[in-house]
Amino acid sequence: MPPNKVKSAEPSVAPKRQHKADAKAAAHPHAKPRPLTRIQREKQDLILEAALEVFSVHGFRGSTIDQIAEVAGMSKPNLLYYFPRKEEIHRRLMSALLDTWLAPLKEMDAGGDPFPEIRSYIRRKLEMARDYPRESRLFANEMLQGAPRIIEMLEVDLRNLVDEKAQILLGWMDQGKLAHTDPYHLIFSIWATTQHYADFDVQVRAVLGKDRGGEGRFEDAARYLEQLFLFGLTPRKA
Amino acid sequence: MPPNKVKSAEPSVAPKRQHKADAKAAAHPHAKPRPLTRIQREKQDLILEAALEVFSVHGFRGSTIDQIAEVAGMSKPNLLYYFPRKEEIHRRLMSALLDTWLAPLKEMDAGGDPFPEIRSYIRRKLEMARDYPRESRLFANEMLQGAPRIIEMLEVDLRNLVDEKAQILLGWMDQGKLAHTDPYHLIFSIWATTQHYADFDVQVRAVLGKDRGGEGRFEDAARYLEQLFLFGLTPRKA
DNA sequence: AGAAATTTTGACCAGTTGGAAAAATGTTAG
DNA sequence: CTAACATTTTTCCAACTGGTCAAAATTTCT
Repeated sequence: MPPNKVKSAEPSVAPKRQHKADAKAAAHPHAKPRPLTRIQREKQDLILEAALEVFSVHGFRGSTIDQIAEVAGMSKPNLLYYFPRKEEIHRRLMSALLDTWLAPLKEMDAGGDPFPEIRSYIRRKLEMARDYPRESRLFANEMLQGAPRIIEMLEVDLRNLVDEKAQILLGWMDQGKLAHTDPYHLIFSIWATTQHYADFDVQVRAVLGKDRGGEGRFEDAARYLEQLFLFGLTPRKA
Repeated sequence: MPPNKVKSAEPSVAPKRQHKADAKAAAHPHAKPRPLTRIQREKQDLILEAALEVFSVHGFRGSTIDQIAEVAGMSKPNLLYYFPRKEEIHRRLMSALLDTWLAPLKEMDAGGDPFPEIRSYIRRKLEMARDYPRESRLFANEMLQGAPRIIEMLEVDLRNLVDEKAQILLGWMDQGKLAHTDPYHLIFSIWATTQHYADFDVQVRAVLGKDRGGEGRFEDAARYLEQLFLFGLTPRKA
């Protein structure tokens, strides 16, 4: 019984040929890897920008190197000269992304008071959804697929960060400065409500319509979220 | 200059051959389209189930007919006998989905009181995220791609429904039964916070860890969200 | 049972996709 | 200027993809 074609999602990873730069670097592991030329930096940035555009919409499997190359305005082999494999591009995007993405949470300061801190955290996240929607969607796409390429980072870096901030929130709660509730789900709810405006942008626009769906929607969202997180929906007597 | 290969994402839609069943139906437009046989219903359901599994993870472009066929346990040509094109499967999934998806909101009743209504709306949505996470992800995937296949439904059906419910919310606000705030963003925030537990499930699990990440997370979420939407995070004096 | 209809299979196809190889064309330090 | 290096283009390929088709196997109906 000959071994039938084995079905695998990704093509088998036969160690093929090395990229020139890689080969060079590998030859002298301790040699400083020759700083990138101006062109290299420019083109890599161009490619990453194009890849962000494509990956953020179609996900990893749904995106093709050709598409990315076209958006970047270069030929596919040329693109492959800078990033010898599709995965490489995606990895670069993701690791750059995670840093940016967690930065706002890192800023939450135990020394501050809970409401100003939470309020400006929400604001920063909402600004990111407004100003970097593609990054948000790239991240969302990875999540939907089960985060195969960043799962460890989530389980280590993200988890530690959230644990740390959850402690801060618990501290505030114990001081009676913040309602006593689940700090993890509190953080989830901030992520969810803010990223929604990037990831589900089409839906938000469709529902709000042309008139209310303009750029003002982010300010409306900010006002609403502030109310929600501060007081909830219970009416207060003026 | 001969016309170069024109680049198009989807293959050109030359009207090829019709599916047998379709052809038959087309021949007698008024004949009742012969109820599906038992096998047809079973196999179609099998395929749709498999397609949901695959599409919800990889999106439309990232999923292949082969994958779906394999999950459904049948050969690709056999699958294509029931659904002559990939798009057809996706369309069927999406239209079935939208109904289910909006059902909870439809139930929100102007005759009720705001808090019980909102509270049970949140609960229903959270149950859907728990019990139908694949459907939620399928929907999210479509959103991330700009909802190309359901944009009109969003702009008509969804929009009308939300408009209607926003009116109800406004009514409650005017009666002083609900804090005066933006009803559209209120609805968005319910969608966002509940669907988050399906769409970002990996992340939620990664952050909560093995111990706190079990099924109990949905009850914790429900409790937290109730607090959030009712009172926000301001501490109340017991 | 036997004819008719339905379902399944295997072989096949054209276009796409990720990637390799090598030749051709810049660019730059000496 | 020219050798060494960096960049780009052309050509090519094997695997994958959506889909077709005719024949074979099976089920249903009379």
